[in-house]
Amino acid sequence: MSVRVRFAPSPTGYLHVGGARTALFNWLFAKKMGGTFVLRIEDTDFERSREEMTAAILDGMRWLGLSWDEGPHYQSQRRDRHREAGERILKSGSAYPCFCDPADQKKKREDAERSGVAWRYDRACLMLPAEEIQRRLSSGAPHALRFKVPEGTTSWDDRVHGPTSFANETIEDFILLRSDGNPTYHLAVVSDDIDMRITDVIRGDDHLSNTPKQILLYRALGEPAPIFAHLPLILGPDKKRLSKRHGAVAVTEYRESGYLPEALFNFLALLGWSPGDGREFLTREELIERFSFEGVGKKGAVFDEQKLEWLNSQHINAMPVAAIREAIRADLAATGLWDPTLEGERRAWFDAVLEALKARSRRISDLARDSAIFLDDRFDYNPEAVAKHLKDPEIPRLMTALKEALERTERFDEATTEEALRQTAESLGVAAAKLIHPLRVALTGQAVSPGIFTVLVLVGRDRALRRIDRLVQFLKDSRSGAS
RNA sequence: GGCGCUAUCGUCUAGGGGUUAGGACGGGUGGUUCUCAGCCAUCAAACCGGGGUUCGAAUCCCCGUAGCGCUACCA
Repeated sequence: MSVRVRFAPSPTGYLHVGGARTALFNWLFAKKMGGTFVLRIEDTDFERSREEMTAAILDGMRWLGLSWDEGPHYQSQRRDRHREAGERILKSGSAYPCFCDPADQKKKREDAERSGVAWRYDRACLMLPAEEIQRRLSSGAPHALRFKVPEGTTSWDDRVHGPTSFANETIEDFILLRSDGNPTYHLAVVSDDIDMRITDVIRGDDHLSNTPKQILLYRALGEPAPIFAHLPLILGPDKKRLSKRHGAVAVTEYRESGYLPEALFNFLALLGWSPGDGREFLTREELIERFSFEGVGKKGAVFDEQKLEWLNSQHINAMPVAAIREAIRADLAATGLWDPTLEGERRAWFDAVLEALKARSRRISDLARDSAIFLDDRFDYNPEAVAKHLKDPEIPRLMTALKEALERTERFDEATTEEALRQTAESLGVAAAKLIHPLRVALTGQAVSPGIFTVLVLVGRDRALRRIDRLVQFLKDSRSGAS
């Protein structure tokens, strides 16, 4: 039988890293097994579900490349099937109507909790005589449908945790259908998973204690239970489950912060899973090829953004410049620096700029920022760079000499410009660094940049000379202004 | 409170009876060099505690402890 898995988020929030990781493992397993990945939106909580959240979740999944083969199905549209399932359980004798007042139940529960006693539903309505039930039913008394948890033990062989079991006496008779006729989570999930022929349920550890309830429902419905795999949770730096406070932000925020989807994908796959051979940088294809539940750990894993950033830098480096160009286009457009010629007649030049920048970039946003000085002459001089490298009163004279030398070179490539600079330094009787540092400020406004001759060539002779002039002028102005 | 899950460097992890307990991120130091990044080299850094079993336990078992999760007519 071919594998069918599903990701079933509820649209009460964005797709955060926890959800994304669950989706990702489902996706990997489906790909690995040549199975089907079903997407189901669990929007039965009409109080909290919001339509725009569904859109946001789909957006997040698309960005990460978590394509689904089927759906999205909407759970809210399947109420009739859920009710039918509930009726079937009732008919089979595994459920009973409960007339207890919810407010009343809640109070009892709270009282019990306050006095430190475990509370479980007391089965008051299970004890009701048949004729009393009939009487109440025909009088139209509001009632919910409760599952009658059988005696015994419920166990399963979890793909991650191995044999796991729960004593049924620790499970209370939970509600299947609310008094308004709407299904609760467990019924809806099991009913849907049966209808959608899900073979493997891969979800977070937080569902571990829900599993026996659901297995009991499969049994009551006379259906075989799927195989379960419970993934360890992703934790915040405080080792608690991710919250809005830290990390549980929309995955698309990582896009906004300059992360590549393949880097986040790679990172998330490594959170709680290891290929076992020590490799960390893995492409989607390599991940599919290597994925197996053998390598899935049981321990919650702390989300370490520094490692994500490192992986991002690795992916940036492995990326062809053409792809990088695509990736930074939006950022450049946002600052008005994007120009169609960058992928037209100036493409080769711009790709060389990106090539020079990519090894030193950890985020896509770094590339956009650092390429600005190649695209626009109107940059400011960084005050720290000025203070560090432009103090010497000799600099205007040195720069003027350098400019003259650079004007005269026959060609303008890295080798000739370097030779020109070093010869100039020698004839002036100063160290090459005396020219290099001010030149860097002249060309970039910064104290740090790629290799100076690389920058020089990429900026080009004309603009480089103008930038040197501008620096000399700047120094003149600031000196006369100061005195 | 009850039930459950988990436990190797700060973090992600490998290893599953005999290892100098390995790798990666991050940190330190040094090298390359025009700066930064990168790259290379190098250092520090861990088997939760206690009992068993065993010639031998980080590894298997038990008991603690701690952390986390679940405990709704939420999902």
